[in-house]
Amino acid sequence: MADTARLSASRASSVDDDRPIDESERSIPFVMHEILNLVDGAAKKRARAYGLTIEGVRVLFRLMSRDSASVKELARLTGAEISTLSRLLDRMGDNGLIRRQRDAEDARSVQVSLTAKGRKLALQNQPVFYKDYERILLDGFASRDAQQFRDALVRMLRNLRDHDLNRIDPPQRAAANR
Amino acid sequence: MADTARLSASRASSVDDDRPIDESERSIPFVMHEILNLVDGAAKKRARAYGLTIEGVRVLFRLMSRDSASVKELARLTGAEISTLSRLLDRMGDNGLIRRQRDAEDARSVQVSLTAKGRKLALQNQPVFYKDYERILLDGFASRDAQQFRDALVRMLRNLRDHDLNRIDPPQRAAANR
DNA sequence: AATCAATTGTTGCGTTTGCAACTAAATCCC
DNA sequence: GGGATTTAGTTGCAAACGCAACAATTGATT
Repeated sequence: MADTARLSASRASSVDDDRPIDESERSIPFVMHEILNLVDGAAKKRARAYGLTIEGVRVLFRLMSRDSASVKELARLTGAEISTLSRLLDRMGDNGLIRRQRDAEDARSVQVSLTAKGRKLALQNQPVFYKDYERILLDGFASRDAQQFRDALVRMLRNLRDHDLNRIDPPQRAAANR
Repeated sequence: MADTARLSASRASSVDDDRPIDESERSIPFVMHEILNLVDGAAKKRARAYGLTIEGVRVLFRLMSRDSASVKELARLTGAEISTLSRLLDRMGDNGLIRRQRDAEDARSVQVSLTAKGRKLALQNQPVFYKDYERILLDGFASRDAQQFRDALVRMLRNLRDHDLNRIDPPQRAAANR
């Protein structure tokens, strides 16, 4: 486990290794993925102890501040597919964590809400998911820097929603494709 | 589609839009997940056009700057399970993108490297994954802010590696209930 | 050198996911 | 009103994933 030797140098401002910087180590999505992977890895274990997947946890927390949301809204909020959610909600329903109810005004839609049990579970775990993990992430950050970072994240989210990535992605503009 | 207006979109029915910010919308891992989901959603489509999963793309890029890496190193770099990688590498090998070779010095280890075809594919897609996506993410950022953001990300990664999240996760320090 | 422990990778198996086909309800439009 | 179109959600099916069991190799202890 010579793992510690990897990202060796550690200075606050510019991060440099002895080896030429690998672009994939600097790319924002790649690094984010790496971070999230570590956090989610831990989160999954915790979720599993309650018979949930990590997506289940996301649903739980999203619902906590919302009373109810349609499956579609949950899909947008959590990033999961609707079909994935449909079955996830089955399981969560079986576990008595959520409740589904067809929307009276639009019978296509299904409103999802937390049961008392679900709410309790969410509250119980909130500190770990929100405080403990963040405390570690932000270790050594000035509170001003932390704030800036949060703002930057939110701005990125807005940027993504405005720009529609798919415009540059699936299309055939790939000159080199052949 | 036209989901541009933040989270406060004029949705009909039961979602309170001007309610105080929901903690899960401010939590760093949650927001990161949302960002990554949008980026990866687009990336997946592109990857699929080449018969790859998004994890395959990550492997591709990680290998590009490295000549070779063991399966275990790739697991750490990409965040995937070793068993997942093992089969992913099977497929990528079938597609002629990578090559596997048992390490001479340690016969337990397998060194993975790109073939010419794999390298070409990586180079071809690099601009989209590194430049195009980042350009959108960083739209409106001063270059100094972008730099700070990158540094913050890398520092978080270091924090995670130092702190070992699992210490607070699977244990039984939870309050009541079980 | 012989046994025990630890590490690396592969495989088996059950779960979860994503895409596509489908149903049901609302909306459009003539 | 009545048919075509769109939208929300569910389900079938195959791909992908995670965990656990396993084999192979190395290292440690004696």
